[in-house]
Amino acid sequence: MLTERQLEIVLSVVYEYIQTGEPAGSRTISKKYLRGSSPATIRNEMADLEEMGYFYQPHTSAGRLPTSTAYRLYVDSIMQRRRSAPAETEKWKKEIRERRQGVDSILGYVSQLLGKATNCVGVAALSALEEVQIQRVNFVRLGGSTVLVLIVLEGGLVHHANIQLPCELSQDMLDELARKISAVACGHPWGQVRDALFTYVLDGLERVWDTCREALVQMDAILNRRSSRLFVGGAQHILNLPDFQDIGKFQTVLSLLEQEQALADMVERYSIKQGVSVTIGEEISEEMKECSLVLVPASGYGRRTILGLIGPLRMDYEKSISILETIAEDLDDSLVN
Amino acid sequence: MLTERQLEIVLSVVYEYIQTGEPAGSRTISKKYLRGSSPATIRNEMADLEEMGYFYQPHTSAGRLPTSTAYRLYVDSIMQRRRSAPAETEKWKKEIRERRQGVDSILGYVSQLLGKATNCVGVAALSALEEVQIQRVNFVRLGGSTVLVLIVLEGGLVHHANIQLPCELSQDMLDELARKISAVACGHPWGQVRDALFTYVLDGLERVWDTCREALVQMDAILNRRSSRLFVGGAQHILNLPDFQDIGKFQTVLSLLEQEQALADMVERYSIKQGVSVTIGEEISEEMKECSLVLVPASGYGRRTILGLIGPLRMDYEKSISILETIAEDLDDSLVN
DNA sequence: TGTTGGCACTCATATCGAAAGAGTGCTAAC
DNA sequence: GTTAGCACTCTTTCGATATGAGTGCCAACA
Repeated sequence: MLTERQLEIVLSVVYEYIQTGEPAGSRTISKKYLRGSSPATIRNEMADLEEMGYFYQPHTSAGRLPTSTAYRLYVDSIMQRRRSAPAETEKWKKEIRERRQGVDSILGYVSQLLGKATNCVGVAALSALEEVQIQRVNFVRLGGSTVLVLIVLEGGLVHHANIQLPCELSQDMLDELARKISAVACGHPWGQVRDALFTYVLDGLERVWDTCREALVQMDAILNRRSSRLFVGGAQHILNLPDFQDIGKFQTVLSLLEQEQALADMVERYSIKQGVSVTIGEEISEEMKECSLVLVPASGYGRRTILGLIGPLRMDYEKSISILETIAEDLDDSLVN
Repeated sequence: MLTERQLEIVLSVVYEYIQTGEPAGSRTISKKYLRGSSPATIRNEMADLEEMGYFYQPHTSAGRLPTSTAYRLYVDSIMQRRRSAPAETEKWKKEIRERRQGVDSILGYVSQLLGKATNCVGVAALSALEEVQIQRVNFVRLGGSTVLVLIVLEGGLVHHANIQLPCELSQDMLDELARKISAVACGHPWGQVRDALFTYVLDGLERVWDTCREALVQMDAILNRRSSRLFVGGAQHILNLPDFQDIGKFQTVLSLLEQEQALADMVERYSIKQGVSVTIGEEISEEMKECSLVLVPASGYGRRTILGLIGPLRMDYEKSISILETIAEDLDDSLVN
């Protein structure tokens, strides 16, 4: 559909805009990218491409800005290239590996690192936790009928929440219940043993059957509610970018960042099984039309880790992608130990 | 030192500036607050007060702005008044009480609520956790010599972190160790049993003495490192304020918010045993000279909860304080259940 | 002695017009 | 199909000017 030259022009305009932050004019493109064609030729092409939806002009006498269609073309084109990661990645990997305090600590740190390295907002998410094996279940009586449920997933991720039971159980009873549940559940993901638990565990618990059942129901709620866990870091860095000098834009992003569930859903929705996914502007949602989302599944935690960046449309996609890929590949060791 | 009228002028200027965000001129003060004195008189007084360090002028032909000395005077004066809380507090209290998922969830929610209600950044902190009774200790073997330590404090606050032991212990051994530690520690705060643990628990563990000792050392590190826990919420709201339209100022605050430890230290340092404390601008630190910090210890969690607000110098102190006081008083029930 | 009205002065802000500059669209020639 | 040339548009910048808020000070007044 696009001629070779048109394609080149689109890519050049996107590239130029990413580099400079200024609308790209025909003269610049001719001089820096397509030396063979004169500005006038470029102008003609640009007018066509604008009609085709690749560019727009902030005002008549300005250069062209890429639309999300153009970004899409650009991103698709660089996805085919192999990139080399910046030199600092080795240092970062080392720093990550030295974090020994557990999954939360590592992913929190990684999200901050990603943010800092790219001037975007770094995101690290664990998803599909219902597919991760359960390692341990504990109930701790907090007083009255309130019970703290502790669930440790393989790899050391800890879920916990308070639940209310219909009647009080002693700590011994709770331990007994936890033991029964553990016997069935440990070594399996919740998704797999969920139904079995409801059917079998409750044997021999006639007297407190209702209460134990309620405990299971609430456990299920916990594990479904928190079927993902999210870490966000480095939000302050996007303020370094000229794109977010406008307070309004930033506020949109910031309020999204505080809605953990919405963010987790977004990450889950746009990540793909393998490799980097880039979602651009309107492709995400109306509110996020000024932002892009770059996601990559990481090798850590049984491939249920997703790393990502939220940044401006004109983020440096090549750099972002290469950093994400490099860190993502490396995460496994750190998360298992 | 200050005459009655001078005091009135200082308070009026602060009040006027808080309300309008504009420098207050002599004419305005005369008309709105001191009808008995002419602008000229006010001007004379203002010149004196400027010399005394209560005011400054952004430029010669502007009105006066309060210095932090003036804010201090203002805040001290309103601290003596009884305030009535806004009508919405009842609704908020109810919402808080309905949160049943545990301490973390409640405090996270409270911090967001505080932020939203005041257009400041809401903070909720648990401090001095070494003084809270330990309710349960568990070790979970994660593989290799990595062990997950789970510590439940009274009220259901969960601490957890991975530790590395010098040699591998079986899960049974770990359970045994946890039982021994629990026997001594449960029902007491860590600060009290810390030394006893090192001395007595290790009896009969000759063969793995080193390893168990290391476990204790690392537990100690965990409990000291996390002797406070912090929840921050509603950061986006301060962008509604004209004071933070300037990106630079906001970035300072935002980067502080991402440094959990620094923030926790700050909260701990400036809160007082009882009642509201207000720390203003330079009184906090050089970087925070554009902000005020309002803190109040809450009744929840054995008086180890601190609620707070971080906002601009010209925040509505009366409203902030009244909201903080009201919510703080009410927290107990929610945190215990 | 403290208070007040008057007035000159300062300085930020708003407004206007002119000039500069970037970039386009179109046309005519190659 | 490509290019040079040119008129045109629109933003941005700059300086000059006017406006207005607010001060500082002085002289008069109670």
